[in-house]
Amino acid sequence: MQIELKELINRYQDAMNRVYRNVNIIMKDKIHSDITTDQFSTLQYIQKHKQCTSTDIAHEFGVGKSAVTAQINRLYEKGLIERNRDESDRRNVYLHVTEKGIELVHYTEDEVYAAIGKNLTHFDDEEIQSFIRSLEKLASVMDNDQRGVNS
Amino acid sequence: MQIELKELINRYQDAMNRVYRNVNIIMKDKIHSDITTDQFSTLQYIQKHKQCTSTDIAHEFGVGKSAVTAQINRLYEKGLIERNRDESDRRNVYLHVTEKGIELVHYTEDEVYAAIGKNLTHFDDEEIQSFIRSLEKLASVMDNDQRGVNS
DNA sequence: TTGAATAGTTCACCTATTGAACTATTCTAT
DNA sequence: ATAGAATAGTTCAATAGGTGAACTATTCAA
Repeated sequence: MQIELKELINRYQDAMNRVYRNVNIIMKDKIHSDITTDQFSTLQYIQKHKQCTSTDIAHEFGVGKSAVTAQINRLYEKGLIERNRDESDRRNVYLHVTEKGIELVHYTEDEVYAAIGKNLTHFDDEEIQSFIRSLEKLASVMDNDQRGVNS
Repeated sequence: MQIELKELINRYQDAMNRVYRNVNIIMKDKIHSDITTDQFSTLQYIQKHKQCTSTDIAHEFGVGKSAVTAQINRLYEKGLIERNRDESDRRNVYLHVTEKGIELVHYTEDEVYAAIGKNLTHFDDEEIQSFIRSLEKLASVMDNDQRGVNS
């Protein structure tokens, strides 16, 4: 039982690394403006979550607040996001993507999704659905487990 | 069709990020000596691939050779790996893990696998098997696709 | 109204990565 | 046999990304 588990996790880890590396290669290839894949991921998150804060991003990506400040500064200097201080609670700074940033996200998403989509033509609909369902279940189980540890 | 694809990839991306973040949290928690998760991943790769070279590692992780040199130096300074120059082709430097390194990898793997294994108890055998098979298929498809692009 | 909590920034320091220039070695084609 | 292409690895300067502690500003709570 233990040996089988180790074997399964090894296979999982191998395959996951290969997928992760390939997605990264695709993204590096498609993001042609002067931003990194990390910066794009942050920008994409801000675009998907209106009125989000630095603390939200720190939680989402599992990094400290000071790392987010630095990341946000880089995006700000490139004119891709703006900061809005909340006037009813002046501690909060809400982030939003500028027009320039929205264009960049949409354009890049189209390119990346097309490239990944090409890979998915090898799968039938049912296989994709059940794969993603399992992945989402795994994510939920892990999220709950971590929340349990920290509380 | 296009809209469904985008929706699927969004779900995939969300779930993947959550899993990735949680695995990272588990690893940070279990790797208690003074090494990072990146360093552990490299060490684990060297341990699994006897006589591997810097170039192998660069390909595996999708980074430049100079990044690997730096990484290897950090592991070397901690006494976890050693370098062996190939006497029949003196361009090659084979890497191997020291006793200290092997102990570290085994100990940490046990801890990490136990933590991840706990999450997998929510899945039945068939679901895990088919999930990993799909993941491996996706990895293969992507590997072939990339190889096609570069050739 | 004082002290705790929260949100964000700054700072010093470290890790990770890039890309170009470099050394050393081996292969290959004439 | 040898000139030059190819390969393996390193060094270096620059940048991105990360930590953790100390800090400012603001709001909450007893």
